[in-house]
Amino acid sequence: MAKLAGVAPITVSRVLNAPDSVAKETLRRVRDAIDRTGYVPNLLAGGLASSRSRLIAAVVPTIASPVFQDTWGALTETFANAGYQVTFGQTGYGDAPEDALLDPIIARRPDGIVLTGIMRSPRARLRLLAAGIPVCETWDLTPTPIDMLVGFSHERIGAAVAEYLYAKGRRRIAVITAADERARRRASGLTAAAVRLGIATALAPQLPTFMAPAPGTLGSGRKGLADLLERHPAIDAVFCSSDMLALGAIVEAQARGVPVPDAVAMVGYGDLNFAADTIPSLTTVSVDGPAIGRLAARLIIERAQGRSVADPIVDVGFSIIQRASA
Amino acid sequence: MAKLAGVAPITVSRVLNAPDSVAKETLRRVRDAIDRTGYVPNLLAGGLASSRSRLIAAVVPTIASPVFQDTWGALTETFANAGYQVTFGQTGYGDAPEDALLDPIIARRPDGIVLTGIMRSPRARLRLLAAGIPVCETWDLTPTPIDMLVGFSHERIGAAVAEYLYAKGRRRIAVITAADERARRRASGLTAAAVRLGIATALAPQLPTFMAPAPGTLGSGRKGLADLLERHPAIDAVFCSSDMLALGAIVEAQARGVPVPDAVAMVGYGDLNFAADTIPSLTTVSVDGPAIGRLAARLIIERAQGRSVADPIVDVGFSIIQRASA
DNA sequence: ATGAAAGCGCTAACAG
DNA sequence: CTGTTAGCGCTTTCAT
Repeated sequence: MAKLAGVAPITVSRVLNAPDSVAKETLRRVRDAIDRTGYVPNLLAGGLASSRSRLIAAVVPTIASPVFQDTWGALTETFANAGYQVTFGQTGYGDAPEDALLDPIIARRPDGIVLTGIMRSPRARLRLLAAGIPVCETWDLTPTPIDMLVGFSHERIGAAVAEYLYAKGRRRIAVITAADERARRRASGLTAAAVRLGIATALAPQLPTFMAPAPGTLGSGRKGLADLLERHPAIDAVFCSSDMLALGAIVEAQARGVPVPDAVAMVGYGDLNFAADTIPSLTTVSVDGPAIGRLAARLIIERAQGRSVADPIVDVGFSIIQRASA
Repeated sequence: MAKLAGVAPITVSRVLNAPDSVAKETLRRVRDAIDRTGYVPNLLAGGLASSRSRLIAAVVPTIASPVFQDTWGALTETFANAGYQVTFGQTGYGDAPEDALLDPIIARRPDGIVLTGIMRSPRARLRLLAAGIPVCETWDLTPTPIDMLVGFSHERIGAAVAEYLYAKGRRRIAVITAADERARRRASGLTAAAVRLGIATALAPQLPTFMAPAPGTLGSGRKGLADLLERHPAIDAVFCSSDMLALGAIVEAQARGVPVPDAVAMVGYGDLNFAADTIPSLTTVSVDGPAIGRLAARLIIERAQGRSVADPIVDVGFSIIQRASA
């Protein structure tokens, strides 16, 4: 390649990575040769030499979860604009296996790592710290992140939903939740607030709950509502840990002739693209997914370029989108 | 690392990549040192030296599409078991931009590339061929793949649905389709079969059709059915290009008091995890997603290990899952 | 503005 | 079974 254009390899490198430092005429000649040969630089070699792989590793439960779609989309785009590629590693919804993914990730020497949720395993935290790679945890909140953090409080979401339903006059709130850790914390946030509001007692604070396997499905939502109505016929509201579960609960309510929201109010989580179009339309908790992706990317880019990050913990909050179901 | 264990670097390499060729005692010593130091090999260097990056690039429309979830899951797992990592590049649902993704992908020198759909751009085909990387196209069929192929015929799906509905006595079939290329071909397969069956004329073969933006949503499905019923009140069946659209159509039918399937039969595509639990449950086209992922991975692994592939074109077919909606 | 030399951390190839 | 040597294709550093 270099010889074809009659220049030294380093000049080709400059054309690709710092075109401003190359004379116009040389630039033209080299680019010409690149086009003619279809030359594509070897990033393995480049990364090895420069210690900058231009690779970002994102660790996610499932790549297919619609809840995270906007976040990973914005993340990928923001990084792409800055010259980074994002790769996704899946952990599944189990409770620990992010550990196992870590070594293969570190082995590629990414310039940044984005985690879904906060990393609990101390072993993993150490390894990450030792690797010296900028890390951004997301979709959750903790005062002690490994490095940086962009997220929101699941407990506060639960509390906000409890207060919302309380304000609407609901007193017998139930929960349908998927068995993943963050969903469970939304549920316990709701429970705690229910105690505070006096609609559950501190002694027996367990609200009627149906636990479904993660990820939540329409079928689980149906089963959940069926089970709750059987065991607790008097419930007047259900907080579902995802919109899909809530849709299932609505379907089941309809099948049983239980009017929503008149008899039972439904609140979902995620504000997925179907939430506005169900019948009744779905009241749900919305999180600014794109903002999380964008901010996480920006923090890591700052750090990767050697600049220091002013505020490494960002709480993006959430909002309750009021629609017809509650 | 090597010096810490008192061996040559190549011995460490062997412990990691070919432990059988190392004496037990040496193995122990080296592994010990690895554990103590938390050493993680540099795959950039390894890949550069060996010309095997152990990286697989998968090019997908959106990582979040539930239709592909099982496929990418099985793909990732099969590759992981063989020591490869999979990275995903997103193209969006536009009609050409896979080209742009290709160079960054080739730059990382993956050991294999998995494509969603078949690659149409001749420029891109050439580039891929020139790169000499095993390529597997998926989720579609063509007699002339770039290299290898695991998929099925979208035209035949359309035809099969037409025949299915015809056999059930439906004669006025309509279509709600997302504006993506493969969905449109399912629709035209249905149209062609409708002509053959005599329920559309060759002169005016256009069945009543509603085109929605990709990806299809519940809201689009509602709008689609509303529009179709307005323009063609006599339709007695609708083929939707995805289960989400079909669910939307069911919701809209219900809102209008149109009984499904008595007045209008609905057929979806994808057999997503909610299809069995809707009311009525959804008749849909099912594709063996995991098989596609597994097979694509196996083909590429064969090729990457220098073995030749006996049959590089695999048609996994599809089936119509009969449920209550049709 | 361009180049020469050295080296990133690993593995192929060949010894021994 | 283990080591030596060379080199993968770039970029860093220092010259010019």
